[in-house]
Amino acid sequence: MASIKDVAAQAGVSVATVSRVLNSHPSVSPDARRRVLAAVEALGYRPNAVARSLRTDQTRTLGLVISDVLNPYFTALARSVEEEARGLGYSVIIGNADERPEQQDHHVRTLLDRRIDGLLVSPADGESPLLLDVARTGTPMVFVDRWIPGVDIPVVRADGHRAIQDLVAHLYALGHRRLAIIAGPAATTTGNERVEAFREAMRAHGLALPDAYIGQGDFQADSGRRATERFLALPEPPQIVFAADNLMALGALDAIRARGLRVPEDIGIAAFDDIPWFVHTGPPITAIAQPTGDLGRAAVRALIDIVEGRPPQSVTLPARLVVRSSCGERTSTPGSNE
Amino acid sequence: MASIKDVAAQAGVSVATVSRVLNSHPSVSPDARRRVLAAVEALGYRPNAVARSLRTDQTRTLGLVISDVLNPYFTALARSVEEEARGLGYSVIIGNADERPEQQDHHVRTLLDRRIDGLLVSPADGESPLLLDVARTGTPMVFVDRWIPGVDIPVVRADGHRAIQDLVAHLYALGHRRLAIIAGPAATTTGNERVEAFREAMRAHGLALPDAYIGQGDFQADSGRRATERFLALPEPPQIVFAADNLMALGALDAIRARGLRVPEDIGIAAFDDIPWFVHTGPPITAIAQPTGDLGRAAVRALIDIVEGRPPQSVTLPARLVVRSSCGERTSTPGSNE
DNA sequence: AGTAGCCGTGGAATCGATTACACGCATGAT
DNA sequence: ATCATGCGTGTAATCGATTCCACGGCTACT
Repeated sequence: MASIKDVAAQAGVSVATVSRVLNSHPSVSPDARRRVLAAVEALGYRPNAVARSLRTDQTRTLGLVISDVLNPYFTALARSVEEEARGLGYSVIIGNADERPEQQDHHVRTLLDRRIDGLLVSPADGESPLLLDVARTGTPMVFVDRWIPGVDIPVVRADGHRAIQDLVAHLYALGHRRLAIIAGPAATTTGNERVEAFREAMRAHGLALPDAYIGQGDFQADSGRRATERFLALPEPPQIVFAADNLMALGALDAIRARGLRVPEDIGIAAFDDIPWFVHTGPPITAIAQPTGDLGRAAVRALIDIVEGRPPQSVTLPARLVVRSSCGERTSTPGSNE
Repeated sequence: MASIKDVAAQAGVSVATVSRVLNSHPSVSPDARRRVLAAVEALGYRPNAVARSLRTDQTRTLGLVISDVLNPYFTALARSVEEEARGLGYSVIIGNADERPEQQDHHVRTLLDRRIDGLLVSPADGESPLLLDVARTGTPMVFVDRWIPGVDIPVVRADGHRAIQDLVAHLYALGHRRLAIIAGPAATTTGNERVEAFREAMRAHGLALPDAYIGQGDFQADSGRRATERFLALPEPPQIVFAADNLMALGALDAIRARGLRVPEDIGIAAFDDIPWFVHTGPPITAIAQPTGDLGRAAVRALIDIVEGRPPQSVTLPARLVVRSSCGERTSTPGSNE
């Protein structure tokens, strides 16, 4: 592969001049520029990003560590992150933590070894001294979706309070009183927050949230299945199961079907996170949609603000309720999307 | 951030010795090794991968360019690729082409600029002189899922012939005779191949595949919707719509619902590519499952074989039919998964 | 005419690693 | 005692870029 020396030789100039042409430095004669460009073309020369990064101490690369690539919510997020970053001249390396702290740490370490310019993290459940350390050392960093409390790092996330209030009001209006929730891991901020908002919204309607109606999940389908089985085994099972993420909702659906029950006639389902497939499930699932695209874009902009020395900003965007037919809604066109 | 010089100073040795310790070179005294390790620990030193790559001319990074991250088939593939690569000590940078050749080329170029050790590509529809060029220059490269005919590059893919035969036999046994297919882009190998296998399997049962029963799709949901609308408008619509990928099947489902028709009573659906959500759709969709995990692993191994100078091997793995209930099957437990 | 200043250019240092080569010292064979 | 061998170590070249500094030549001003 041709290097800058080859180009210099071919163009009959020094490497310094080649570099200047490539970085559009003003003081290069038109003639030299022409010869360099011709040589670049002739040799099919492409600058070595590795060498450039070593010298300039910047890679124009962002790291994104997410908790589960197979979760459509995170793929959508990853996609918008990459898109925005590309638009701003950055590349993105994605690390999949699979909800495992050690794997998360592995990716963080690898990304740091590669000297990425900034890190976008949606921290997995569990302690991570490493992450705290990285934050302290001043590596540009932004939390997306989930965050670690007590650390001074900008957070870009969706606020579900209002949407959860809307959901509870919607369920209440449909006549449902016994509402259960499948929570996320206690250690994740999103996990706790959603339960609290749910509890509060129920209280506003004079409803209690008994412990038996709080299932412990881990954001994976299987945990949703197990929690739901436990609900169904109760002497008085809930009328609605609200899952704190999309995968657990699918698990809940499985558990209900396995029992031979029907949704929504026997029991209703709602979910946090809306995904395209919820339109096609039987029945289409009522869900709370996060503005994934905006979230990803805002996160990238906040991170690049830090990288380029501007003051960063935490961003909170509202989520919104999308009513379908999994909670006993009477709709004329079931499964209609917006 | 501490560099190898700082470690050397702290340990009272030269950088060469530090490097030897870090690369477990044999001739280092136990004493020096101990001091270096202590210094590394004390400084929290991590080798700069950028500098190392510049010197050794290898990044221990693989590039993966896929056509659509939002497609669960490709996310599953990406996940297994990353997993296998990580196990072998490589990182993976994923580029999402979004089925757009120019975006694919952008990623290929960026990855090459970063001097990745090898490239895994599932080429998007359309010409890409760049890709051909890269192949010629000897960059280690392997095609996954799709490939470009006439180029001497190993291909790792699933063979759907047998599964498609099974599918057609299954449909025939259920009494269906008018079978339609929504094809992928003509320029993709997977697109053509699936249509041809389908046509052949039908012929084996004495059935014809009229042109009106071949819809042109682009592997996106919307095209599946449009193709299906056209089928439904036919004087004699098909009894089954077979989509050449999962997204188009979802589009087909939409179109059928929008017409107020029921699946499978009025018209049946089958799909190439099985995804977890097909269990939860209404009704669960009969599909052809690819061994995604094996595909990803085999692709990584083939690529690393090239990278490390071993003779690579093309791999073809069989896909298999997963019967559910979207084609009028009478099942006792609809939606059961395996 | 002499000099100050600017412009285009090249030489060389630098980033942080790896590694070929040389050197000093101890050991063992002769 | 002498010399070959080998081990542990350090010096310095190298990878491919960027960029500071200096230099030569030209213009323009006094």
